[in-house]
Amino acid sequence: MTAAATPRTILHVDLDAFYAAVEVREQPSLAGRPVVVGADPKGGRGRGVVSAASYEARRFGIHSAQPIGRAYSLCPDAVFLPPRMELYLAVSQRFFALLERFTDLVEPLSVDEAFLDVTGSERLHGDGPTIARAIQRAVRDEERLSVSVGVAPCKFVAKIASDLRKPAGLVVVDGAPGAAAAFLAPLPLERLWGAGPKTAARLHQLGARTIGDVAALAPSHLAAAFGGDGGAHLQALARAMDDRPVEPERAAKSLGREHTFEVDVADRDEVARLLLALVEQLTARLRRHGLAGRTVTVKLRTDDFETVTRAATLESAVDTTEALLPVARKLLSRCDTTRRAIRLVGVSLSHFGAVQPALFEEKAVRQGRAVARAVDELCARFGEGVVTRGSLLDRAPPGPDVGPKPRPPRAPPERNG
DNA sequence: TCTGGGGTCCTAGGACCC
DNA sequence: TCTGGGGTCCTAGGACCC
Repeated sequence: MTAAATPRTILHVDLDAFYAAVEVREQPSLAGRPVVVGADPKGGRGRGVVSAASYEARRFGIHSAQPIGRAYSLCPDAVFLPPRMELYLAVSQRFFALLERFTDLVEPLSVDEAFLDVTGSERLHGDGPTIARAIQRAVRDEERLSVSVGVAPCKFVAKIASDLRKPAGLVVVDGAPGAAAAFLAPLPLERLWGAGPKTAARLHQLGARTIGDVAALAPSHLAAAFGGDGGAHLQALARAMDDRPVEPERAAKSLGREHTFEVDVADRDEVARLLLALVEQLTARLRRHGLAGRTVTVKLRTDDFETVTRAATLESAVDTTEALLPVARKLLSRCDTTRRAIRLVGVSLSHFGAVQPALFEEKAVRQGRAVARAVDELCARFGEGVVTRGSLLDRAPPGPDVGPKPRPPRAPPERNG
């Protein structure tokens, strides 16, 4: 990774406490109160995590990805709300439409954050900081939400900058040579993108504490700890050398559904029933996005939190329950988890490509696609859940299947073939 | 205080082909 | 006959991000 040949102006835009902020906006009486969006705390015994916490809730030590029981014990009086994904996704889509007024080069990172390359729009809209302030103003006026922005010569530095003065922060890093590296140097290395707990611990063992320390480490030491590529990548980021382009059209590479039982389950039939429900939801989503895939992966997590996956790659891409389920069932039987209770079941599909022409398909698979089309049509007309397989009726389906993401998977990818 | 659900990317080893 | 190196595809697991 080398420095970009031409100077760029990259923005990282990040909605503050997104889900919680939307809930407060919808229910003004919540303003000023600690608001936690996530799993049902169930008086402290709930299973699941915090999805978003308002800044008032954060003062109690509550943060996203925290077990919900922990959040409850930190602040039992907080307002605990279940996520309303359809609502957030609608807001998210307007947010991205707003960003696209400033440049075509908008790369969504999730529902609530994006990279923008505004290098080419500065003549029209003003320089980076001017555009950043205009975005903050527009999001505040039109959506009544607050947003933090980082302006920098590359993606990674912009991302760090936007995070530094939340909420409603604006941090600008000069594009002059060396300025970005100097900006990063004093920050704790935990802020490096890709340096989670394991990587941070190993960097500490090498004597590093700050990003500047990582930038100065002997490449041979880094390579010994992380491999040649991994070490070089870390050090390049630490030196603010990041020429990755802003990519608006990144095609999805996999699609999956998973669910954690309320209580761990030893009954294999119950595991199999959940697998069927997940496969149904997954294939419906695949067809909605016009995707079909060749590699099926089944995932089990046991009560001791060990995760086991089994995968199989088919000759041709599939998108129906009839084609996918037998494979998923076989993979499930190959998961060596006997005598342990199951906590989570998941299924995903990757290796996207075109569905093979029906010429040589088995009759059952052809019929399966016809049934699927009919079901899809009914769901589109009358809403999700109007048609359900008989074998699914004896149990509640896991969670709502959320609709399309702001970055919906596009046509089958061709990258790397 | 036990740890969701959606993803991406990387690594290592084995099979297989040239 | 033996050795071997490179490339690609696949699987399983793991780290990480929001």
